[in-house]
Amino acid sequence: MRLTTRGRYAVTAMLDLAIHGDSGPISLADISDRQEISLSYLEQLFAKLRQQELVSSVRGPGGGYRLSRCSDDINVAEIIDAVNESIDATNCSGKGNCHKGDICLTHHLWDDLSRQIHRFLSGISLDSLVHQNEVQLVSLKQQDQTVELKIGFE
Amino acid sequence: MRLTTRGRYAVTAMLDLAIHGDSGPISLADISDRQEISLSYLEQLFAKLRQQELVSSVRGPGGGYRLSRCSDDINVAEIIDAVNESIDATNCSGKGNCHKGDICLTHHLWDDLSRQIHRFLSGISLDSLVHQNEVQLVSLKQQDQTVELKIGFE
DNA sequence: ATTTACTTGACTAAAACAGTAGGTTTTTGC
DNA sequence: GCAAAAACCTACTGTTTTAGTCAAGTAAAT
Repeated sequence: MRLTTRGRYAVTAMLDLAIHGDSGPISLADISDRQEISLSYLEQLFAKLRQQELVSSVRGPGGGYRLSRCSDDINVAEIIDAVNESIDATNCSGKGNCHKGDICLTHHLWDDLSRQIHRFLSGISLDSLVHQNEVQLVSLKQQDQTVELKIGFE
Repeated sequence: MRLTTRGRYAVTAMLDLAIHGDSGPISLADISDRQEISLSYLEQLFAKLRQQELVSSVRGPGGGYRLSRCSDDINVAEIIDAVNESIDATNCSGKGNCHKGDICLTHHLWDDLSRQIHRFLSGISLDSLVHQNEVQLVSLKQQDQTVELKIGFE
């Protein structure tokens, strides 16, 4: 099992979409600026998110990405799954052949842990993340910083 | 965050100790045979487990390792910690400086997840693992296989 | 004294991660 | 029609981690 920058980036980017996506598609360049994630890397992640039909794309100028479904119908577990980060903690991918074709001493432990994590993450929707007070504050700060940045460059 | 073979090996080996360690120290060679873990790799893991005082060693013929504490006083979380597998899911190691010195949009999500995992794993003692029915069965099977193996070699 | 077993450190192949680079298509507005 | 903006695609790269090997030691018990 691993949970690294990739899964975190994917969830952060999807959350950015959920927050700013009301008025039309959002370009990856915008997300890249706001969340400080490399544009090329975002492109790779969104290719997978699109394959899993979590987002849909609009090409051409003014284009970008939008959520395929309502933000309260997308949970964190499926986002992490989509970018190929397994949240399975067993060695045998749950197959139960971890020790000489049979289960190993600790199989049930990792199996239980995987279930716990999955239950936790699949219970959290993008929408619920948006409505956390803290996130709203952080999001506001990020907008302020963007404004300051633009003024700074002018 | 990562949870890989290393952490699983460490817990499995410690569980093997808890099961077979009643009648004196257990050599790593025995654990290596029973659990099919490379001896040299076990040596590295046990160096760390000893540093964290989870096991103590007895040198010389008939020597090996034993648990430093009672098996109901050792939990899975500290074993995984001991072999350097962090169960922190945040990008900032919990510091909260993940986005331009402030917290990122998803900081609380990963922080909560980390807490959940830690609570789960620290609530499970070696002793409770030993007393799971399944583990006892698996353990018995492993002993049978060892016997068969020895007979096969004779 | 010798055997057994733990200790330590250097080294390695393979994989994954995070990111880079460069190109192609599609669409829009002028 | 053209230029720009954006998605889309593919290949490459440096770094880190993993899992493991190898070899030379040290300590203790019989």
